[in-house]
Amino acid sequence: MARPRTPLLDRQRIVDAALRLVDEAGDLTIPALAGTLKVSPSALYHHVAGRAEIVALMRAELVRTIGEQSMWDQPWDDALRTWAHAYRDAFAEHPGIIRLLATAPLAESFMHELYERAVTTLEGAGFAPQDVMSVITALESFILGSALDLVAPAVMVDAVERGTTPRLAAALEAVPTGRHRADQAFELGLTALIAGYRALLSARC
Amino acid sequence: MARPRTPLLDRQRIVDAALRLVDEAGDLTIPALAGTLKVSPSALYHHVAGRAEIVALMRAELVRTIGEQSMWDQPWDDALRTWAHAYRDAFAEHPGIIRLLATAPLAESFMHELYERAVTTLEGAGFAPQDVMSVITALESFILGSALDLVAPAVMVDAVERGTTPRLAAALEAVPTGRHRADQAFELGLTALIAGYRALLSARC
DNA sequence: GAGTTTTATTGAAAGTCATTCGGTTACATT
DNA sequence: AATGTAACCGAATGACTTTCAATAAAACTC
Repeated sequence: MARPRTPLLDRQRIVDAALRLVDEAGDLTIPALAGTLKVSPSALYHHVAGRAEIVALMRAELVRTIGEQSMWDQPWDDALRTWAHAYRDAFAEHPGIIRLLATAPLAESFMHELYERAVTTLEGAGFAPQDVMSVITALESFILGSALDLVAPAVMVDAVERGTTPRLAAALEAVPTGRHRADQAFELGLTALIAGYRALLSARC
Repeated sequence: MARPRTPLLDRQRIVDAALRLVDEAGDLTIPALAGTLKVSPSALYHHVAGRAEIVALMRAELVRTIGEQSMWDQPWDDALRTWAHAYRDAFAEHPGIIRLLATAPLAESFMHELYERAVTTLEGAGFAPQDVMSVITALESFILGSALDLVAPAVMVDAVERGTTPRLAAALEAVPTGRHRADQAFELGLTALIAGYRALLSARC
């Protein structure tokens, strides 16, 4: 006990373990995290300010993996589409994290580069300067909302009664179950949103 | 103490107080809720199963106010637009509730009627049966994501450095601050999404 | 290389929370 | 009037986040 010969912790190891824990357990508690790291809970506080900072680090880690992809050379619509997919795929890989991030702001300093490239691409495409941030924000809102939809258990489907809501029941039968359902809605919405952006662009010319 | 001459609590009073508390305090704790009701925390458990049920009741209350509006007689695009606005306005009136609801599924039994009317309207408009639920889901995702954006503090704006990310800095200056920023993004995204839906519709004809 | 400072850990403790349960009194039923 | 039930309180439990003094190893200084 006391100081170990070789450090047991650093920020990276904490974030990695936190991501693994959230993937497996579905939520993040300090005792559980300390447990997987074979360390006492209080030891974590020498490396991070608290639980909130761990969540922030997890988001940074996630965003880093998204930002690594090079997509901003493509035409703006392909770029946005690729970005949205990368974004949502990152969430889909760590489903447990979505509800953690939903309760905190998305935008932080490490995202600035990402935004910079998006702004550049969109301005280059001809979007009005006062619209560019709205275009990005609306797309992000759709992505985050879709990520939440991804983890929302589809309680509805079996609970729907044919007697009272026949058309809803029929519509639900035309839809795949599980993960595929959310994927399909995401795909349709993304296509529609970008088509709408395209219309916005040509209207302004 | 012990049993009062006239009951202090019922489910409606609990929900009302919970909504008020979340609006003012920003979050929901049983001790605080009991405090505003001048009751001991344990008394609440005679009327609701637990904190989760209180949240569910709050959602039901919110959805009820949305569902009261009659919007499904309009053309489908106007109907969707009205719905989206009513939905988001309800969230905007109780900002604190958004993060509470974001961590739980939106769809519950009391929403079935709402969905039934939406499905009817969209099928009547000519949307393909297998697309109808995706259209609704994608719109809901956008609304919920936008609601989260509404409560997300816009930390970014002042933290952006002109040196490293000049275009982002410029784009942010073209954008209003505070509530208006989120409103503008929501409006643009909603318009784009519905325009995209319209394109989807004419392509299928 | 000896002495001092810094660093990474532990364990105990404080302060919240949600929830449960037994006890107490008022109301309702018969 | 007696019995049962309903609505509250208080205490207690167990989980959580966070703080802090104590400890021992490592790193630095001369």
